[in-house]
Amino acid sequence: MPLQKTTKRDLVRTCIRVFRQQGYYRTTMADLAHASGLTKGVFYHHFASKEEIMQAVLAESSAFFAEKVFKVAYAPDLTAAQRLEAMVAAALKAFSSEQGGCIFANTVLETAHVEDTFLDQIKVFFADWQHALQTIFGSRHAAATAEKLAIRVVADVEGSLLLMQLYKNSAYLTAAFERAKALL
Amino acid sequence: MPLQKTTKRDLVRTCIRVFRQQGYYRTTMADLAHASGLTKGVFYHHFASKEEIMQAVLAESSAFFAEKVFKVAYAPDLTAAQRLEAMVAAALKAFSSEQGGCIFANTVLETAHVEDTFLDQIKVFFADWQHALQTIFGSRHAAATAEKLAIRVVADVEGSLLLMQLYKNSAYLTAAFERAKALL
DNA sequence: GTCTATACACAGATAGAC
DNA sequence: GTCTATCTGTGTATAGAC
Repeated sequence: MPLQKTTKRDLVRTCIRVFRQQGYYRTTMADLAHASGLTKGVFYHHFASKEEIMQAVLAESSAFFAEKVFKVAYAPDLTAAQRLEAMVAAALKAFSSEQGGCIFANTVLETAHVEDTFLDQIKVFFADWQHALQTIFGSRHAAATAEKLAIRVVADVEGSLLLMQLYKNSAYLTAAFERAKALL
Repeated sequence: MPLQKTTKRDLVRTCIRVFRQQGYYRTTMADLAHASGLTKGVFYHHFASKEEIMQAVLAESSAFFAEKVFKVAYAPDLTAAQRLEAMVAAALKAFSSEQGGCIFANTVLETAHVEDTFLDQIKVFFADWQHALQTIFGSRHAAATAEKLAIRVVADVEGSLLLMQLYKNSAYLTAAFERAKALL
């Protein structure tokens, strides 16, 4: 399969950016087309619907976090502190500022009381995140404590992402990660 | 001015419910009309646009929180612990479960990267909230510490509201308020 | 103050040429 | 694989009768 100028994956990457910033309902097929420099027809050639695009977007985002952020939590040759430090750095970069915060959080608040379509996939992301933190905290705390700490860090970071976007100031996010490191 | 079947304020109260659950962009004028048992025309008789309705919704919600939730933080005849306890109880009720979480948080994540229209009004809500917490924590901590604790509680509660709605389990929210009480 | 009817733009989605 | 053209529904908003 040689000649295909635009791969499905390229399209998805572009859509991640747009959905993250504009949200699911507000984003139109024309927006997605314009952002990729193509036409609506191209998207309907690859996907059956806008909903299917969003599913692909969430799957790709989950895979990104699993590979680039959460994975370091399980590095066998690092101490717990080193693993947390590395994960914080990666997460900070992934959630960074003007790109639209956390697409999973955004989509939960936007859709949770309208439709269940995306919730299961979003739960996978949060379960992965919580498990990664739990593993790190588990090396210095009892299992039950580690779980509570993990949930607390997830909540704190997500709330701080909100404040970061409201005040357009990334200091809220870095402060949350500092609090997380203090918990270890 | 005797005969007016539906007051502007009645309409706004209904709209709060709908916007909280469905979000700003997803909610249509027809949704608002249906929820109040009236027609679209009635809304355009009272408001110039959907945007103006949302402004009224945010103003009314801010006033509600100021009066019913944040006010107890300044009760002169209560101890800090009692004030925090009372505020937590009121906040728990206001944010409760299936009603759609926090309309201010929802609106920030939905609109922050699309338009600045509502951000200033939303900042008032968060400033009020933070100030109320800061006042309570200030009775037992230094001013700088109290401010940090207040921001931390706001972030933790907002993040927990997200998890509550994702998992449809209010235990996440009550846990956040327990952590807040432990900080005093 | 509330209604019906409607203007006008744009949404998601499909068809078919190249 | 990409395009243009188009269908159909629905969105915000307005006009005007009652």
